[in-house]
Amino acid sequence: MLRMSTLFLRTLRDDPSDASVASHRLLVRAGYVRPIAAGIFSWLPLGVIVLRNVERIVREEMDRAGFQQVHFPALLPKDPYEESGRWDEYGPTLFRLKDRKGADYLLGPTHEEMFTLMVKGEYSSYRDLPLHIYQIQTKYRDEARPRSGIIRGREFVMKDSYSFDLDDAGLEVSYQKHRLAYISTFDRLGLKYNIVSAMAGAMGGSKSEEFLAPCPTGEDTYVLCKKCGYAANVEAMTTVVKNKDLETPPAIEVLDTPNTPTIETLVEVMNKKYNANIGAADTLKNVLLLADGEPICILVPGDREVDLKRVEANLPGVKEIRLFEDEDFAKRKEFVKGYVGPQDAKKFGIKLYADPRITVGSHWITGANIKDRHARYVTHGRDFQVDGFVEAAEVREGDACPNCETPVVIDRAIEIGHIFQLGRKYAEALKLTVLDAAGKSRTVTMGSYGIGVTRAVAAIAEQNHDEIGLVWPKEIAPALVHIVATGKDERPFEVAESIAIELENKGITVLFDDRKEASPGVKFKDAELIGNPMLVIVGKSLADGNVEVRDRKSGSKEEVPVGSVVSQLINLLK
RNA sequence: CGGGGCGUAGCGUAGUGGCUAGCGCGUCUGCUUUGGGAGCAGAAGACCGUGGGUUCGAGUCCCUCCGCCCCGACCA
Repeated sequence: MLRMSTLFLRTLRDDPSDASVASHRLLVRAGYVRPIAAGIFSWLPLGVIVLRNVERIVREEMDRAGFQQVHFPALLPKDPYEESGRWDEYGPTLFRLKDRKGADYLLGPTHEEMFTLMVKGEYSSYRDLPLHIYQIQTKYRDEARPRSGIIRGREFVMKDSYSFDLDDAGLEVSYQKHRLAYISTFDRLGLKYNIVSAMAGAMGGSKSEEFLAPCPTGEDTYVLCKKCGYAANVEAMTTVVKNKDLETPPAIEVLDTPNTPTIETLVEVMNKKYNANIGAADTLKNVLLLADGEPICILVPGDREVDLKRVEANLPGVKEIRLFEDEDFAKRKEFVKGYVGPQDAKKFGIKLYADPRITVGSHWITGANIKDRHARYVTHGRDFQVDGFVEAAEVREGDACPNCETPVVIDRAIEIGHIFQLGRKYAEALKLTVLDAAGKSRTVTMGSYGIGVTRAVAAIAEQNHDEIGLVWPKEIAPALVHIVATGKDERPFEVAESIAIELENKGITVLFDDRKEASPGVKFKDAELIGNPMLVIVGKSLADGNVEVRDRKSGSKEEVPVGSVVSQLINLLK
């Protein structure tokens, strides 16, 4: 039993000034956590209980699925990460340190290497597979910008698991097993979430899904169709293409369009000078990018921006892209900033990638590759050919759902879990092979699955609070029942204590506010702030042999005879 | 890393270049009070983030660095 009189806890009357999101604000105010440095927190007793509860549920569900727990150090030598290439790839996000001898170490940001090497060290036959192992470990990432309190810290607890299979079919089975285990985990955690496809299937690449907990302070945006349930990461959203311009357009016509470096000015001049009656959507925007140093051109309708994240996610094999800058234009004089068009791409030796909306046969008003001039009737397939289609244009609320064409909504969420088919990247780099039935050496294929444990605490807090405090789901709360004794006499305290003891004997956890010196108001405020599911008040109505039972979430109150309160609570908490 | 904001007691804050840095909450002592963050009296608690400068005089003005928060870039 937790007792407020001795609990190491100090609640704050005011919101901490540097906390803006609800979970951060309330977890600090209610005394669950304390900030130590940017993105680094200490956990106080109540916080530890909540964190352990989340951990326990995650562990129970992993174990139930037959996965086995292991534990790696957080402090790791450089070698495995050098071998996998991530010592260099990870960049400044990796916390690096040296020991007294000057040898390089790191604080693990994620443990693919260690899992791979551990399996390599123990297993060598296909008959040992499939294998699923997991750990719950503190991870370290020197984020460029930690934010939103617990949601994105530099130190955080994560459950990460890995599956090892001989072939793709096995990997798919392992993936589905994990997917089901995640569904039961997040259901038990009391989280609302959507399972969102995280990579465009059409473009190949590994299968990957994210578990997103919707909430306004989330930092991930995703697309949701309220009719058919389609949900996708913005990067993975696919475009429904409508054919336009079915009739054959006239030949290209080059027009004088002085001072029209932007779509907006172009539309204005076209309409005023040429009575064109067009909108931004009738123009073609040509955005020059450097993809791993090579210039490419992305075509999107003029009314849409290019979403660089979508381009990057959908251009296979490209590691880094960035926009052309003034100095790049200076080097390549053939590209006239503000007047770029696709019709000379071959001549310029540049690759074209078109958003799917730029259908073959469609014609556009676009740059003439000459300053102050634009061209119209520039037709895809006749006047230019593209090297490929790529999902490039920004996704907007109201765009058509790829399944049912209903307008989609765009929502924000916290990524609480991620499952994906890793493939052979690490197995290859670290040479994890087994002998198959024919005695031939085969590289193992892996799946990687993560749950942000500390982040889940924050997400639960985000989804379960009101103006006055936290409202924990049953399995997460520090205690199921919060008992407040009021009044000056001994009797309410004695009655409250006996109720508490009886509840604990029945397996119901209790936080008993047994403070004599605190006023009733203080106790009520603290109870609401801390947010246990049920509140029992022993005081005034004791004269009639009653106590008050309140539901934190609904706010409903009920007078219950002392004798039946325990059985009533057991009922309510079922 | 770019842009913005902010560093004054445990928390929230006030402080035209001029006395001993003020207030609320919390903490401690005593009395009083017990169904909505009680009342009275008293007390402790501050290197005003750091270093430098301007000035007769700096919490206040200037510069450096550090830290924190927000937006963006970034983020298995």
